[in-house]
Amino acid sequence: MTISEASKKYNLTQDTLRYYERIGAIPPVHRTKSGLRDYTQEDCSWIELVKCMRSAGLPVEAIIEYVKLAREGDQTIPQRKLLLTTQRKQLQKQMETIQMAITRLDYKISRYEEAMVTGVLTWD
Amino acid sequence: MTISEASKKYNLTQDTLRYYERIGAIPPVHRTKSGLRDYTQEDCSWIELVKCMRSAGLPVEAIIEYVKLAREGDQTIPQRKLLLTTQRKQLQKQMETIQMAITRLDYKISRYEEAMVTGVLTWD
DNA sequence: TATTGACCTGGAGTAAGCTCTAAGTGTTAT
DNA sequence: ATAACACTTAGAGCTTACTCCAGGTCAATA
Repeated sequence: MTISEASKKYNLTQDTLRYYERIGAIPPVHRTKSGLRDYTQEDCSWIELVKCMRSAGLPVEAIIEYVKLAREGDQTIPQRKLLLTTQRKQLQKQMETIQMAITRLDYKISRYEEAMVTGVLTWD
Repeated sequence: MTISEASKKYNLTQDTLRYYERIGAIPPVHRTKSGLRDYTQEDCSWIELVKCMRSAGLPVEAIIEYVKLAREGDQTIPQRKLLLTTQRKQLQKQMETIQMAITRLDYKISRYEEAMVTGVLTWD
């Protein structure tokens, strides 16, 4: 799969795909004899992983570290597990933070709804 | 309340508090005769709001717009409500994105746990 | 064979959101 | 009164994560 195909498939720009590879957020991608990127199924699953994690807000740094460990082989499994559980905890915390904000927004929105009906805006 | 007190209370640096005021993410703060910031209860509740929204990931831009509308008076209530519901939708979407990442992390973590017991790492 | 078009690299540029610095002012303690 | 200290502003600098650009290569088509 060419970079333009991969770009369309994952809705990431070609620049972003090259960037992820350059910084090590995905392992080096397979190339054709003439040096063009030729994404394999495995390359694609790395892209999908980084896309999933980035969109959730994981720092690129953490992803780079994970890829580095994964490329070092099975002896890094405990470190990888630790890394993932640490990031999982962060995401859980972030969900709670967002939930609190949503609750607060809902309260404000309901008061605005009230105000739009009654013409009275109760305490802000 | 001085800026250093407010800074401690909300665990935001003085620089950040001044920055939020400068860009309009909170309305102008009350001052002493000599020009020092003297945060009132209302100033504080604005800080709390911006902190809550920022930590959930709302763009500063949206907060600035909200503050601007709030300062324009009651006739902006419909716009404010729209702004908040729009942002609420974004947060909801972000929660779902994070939930997907967590589910994926859980799957990977469980496979690492397995591997650490059995010594076999099933497909990555 | 000349040109088009997709790709390549290295490096510079950008946007968001702070964070830091310099130079100055006002109040308080010695 | 002089030093120390907390505050002020304007503006520069930093970090993260891309995003863009210039100059070059390669394969295919007119």
